[in-house]
Amino acid sequence: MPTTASATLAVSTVIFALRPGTGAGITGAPEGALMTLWLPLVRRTREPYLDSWALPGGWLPEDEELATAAARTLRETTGLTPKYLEQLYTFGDLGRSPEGRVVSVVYWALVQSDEAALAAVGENVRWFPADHLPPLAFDHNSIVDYALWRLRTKVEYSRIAHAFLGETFTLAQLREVHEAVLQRAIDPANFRRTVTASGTLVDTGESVAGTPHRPPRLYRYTVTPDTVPPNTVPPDTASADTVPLRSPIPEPHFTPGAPA
Amino acid sequence: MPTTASATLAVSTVIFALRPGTGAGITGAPEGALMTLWLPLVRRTREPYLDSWALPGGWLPEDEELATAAARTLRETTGLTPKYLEQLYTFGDLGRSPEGRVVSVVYWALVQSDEAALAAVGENVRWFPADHLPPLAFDHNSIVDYALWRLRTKVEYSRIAHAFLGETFTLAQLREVHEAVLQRAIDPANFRRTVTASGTLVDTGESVAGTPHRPPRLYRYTVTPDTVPPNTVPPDTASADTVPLRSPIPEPHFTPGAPA
DNA sequence: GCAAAAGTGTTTAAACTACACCCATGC
DNA sequence: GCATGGGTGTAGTTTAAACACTTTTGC
Repeated sequence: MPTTASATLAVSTVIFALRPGTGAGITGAPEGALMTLWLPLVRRTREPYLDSWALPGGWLPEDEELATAAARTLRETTGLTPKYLEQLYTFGDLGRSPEGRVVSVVYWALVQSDEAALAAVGENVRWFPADHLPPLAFDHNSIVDYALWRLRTKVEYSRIAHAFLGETFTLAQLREVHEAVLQRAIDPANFRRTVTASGTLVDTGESVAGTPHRPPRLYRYTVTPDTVPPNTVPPDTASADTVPLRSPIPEPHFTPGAPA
Repeated sequence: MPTTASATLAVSTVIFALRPGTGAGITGAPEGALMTLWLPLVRRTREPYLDSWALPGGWLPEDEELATAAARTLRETTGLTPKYLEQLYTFGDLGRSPEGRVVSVVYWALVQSDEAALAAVGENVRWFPADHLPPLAFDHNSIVDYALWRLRTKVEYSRIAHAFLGETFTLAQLREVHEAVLQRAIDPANFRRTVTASGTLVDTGESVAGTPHRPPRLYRYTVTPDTVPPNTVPPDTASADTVPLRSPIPEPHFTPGAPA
């Protein structure tokens, strides 16, 4: 063990959910959009940054796994259970917190849309549109930007969009998720081909009745193909949700800025 | 600050360099290969894992930046100065170290080939072929595997290969780096087109004389185009070396296993 | 039958691969 | 001149985008 004092370890999480995109009061929010990305923030009840909005998180207990601590603090503060959880980055700049050195291992999570609707909301917990946040505590604005970038690049080559949906879903629903995340229209025909050709979908044979038009088929994701080479994926990334959609792709760029 | 005890913070680095690929004594090493990936390891002088080989690193001082600590411990133990340094992942499993909870923020680094040749080597520092390592201390084998995977995916869409070379270089040299990292032959003609079309190279006008054949031209990398959106890349990734070679790509998979 | 979304087919362009071929130098 | 790697040209294949068209339901 070390002979000199070290920094304090914290764990925080950026949680994303899709909700009806009413730009309620937020300038610049797309009014007619169907779904947009939202995330829950908690109001700080202590200094520093008292009363500011911040990412849910907490100190890391000595006997708890990193991902477990992320899931726990997330549940305790917002009542949410993530369907997808992955380590994002570790922020440890000296100036992050005005009160001593804090190193934050940050995770990002996706929760199902229907669960997000039931999430605890109160004086100290509120949902915000991911693209129009107020100034947050510490360097949390930068962290959210990075998480957003990661989500948007990752939907294109993995099947994490699944985490926003239930067990079965229509191709239109899956496409809506992609469109909401990427903020652009996607050709339904080409999307269908791409996603079916990936071999990750299975036709359940069932359809959704009651629509004012042709009933769409329901699909399900294939179980983990285990085609991913063992010992070749980081801990929390190694789930079925990370099977490549198109081709195994690499990691891009990003640069937060401030501390916390 | 927290009321309960937290884990201890450490910083480690996986350092890669290209060296002549003599499979000296290592079974399975490609004998005729020109260049292969090597990395320096340090022998542990303390329990746990006394006398085992491990990644260079150390405890994080309270008043030092994460990346700075990585570069410092790297310099102190191996005498190397990295030309590229980026955060890899934070490993914090409960069982990583037999003596208390240790959370390691791991970086990966690239050093120039000529500098690697001058690196300090002794009883407690030795170079190993990256693909044929002995059992290392803690979970360091898994960490190296992850770093290797990250390097190999990232050379294909960024220009980090640059970090293995000097200021100017021939296309053949750049291609050799790619071939060594990816472990496969690359068509010289197509490689030339791809890399010149990316717009990241500048013809210096000079050539290398003294070769027993047509003298190759020398190239240089363009300065940072600043085309990368601000506040959209993680701290250490936001260098000129991460400008997309082909297209901005995302992040794949990997999964270490054991602790350390 | 009509509107609307599901689902199929075709056309075009761009990107990548393979490989034939010419160029410039030292010996 | 001749061997060798530097450098250019080009045809074949694959991938993806754009868009016209057919199908199936509720009303």
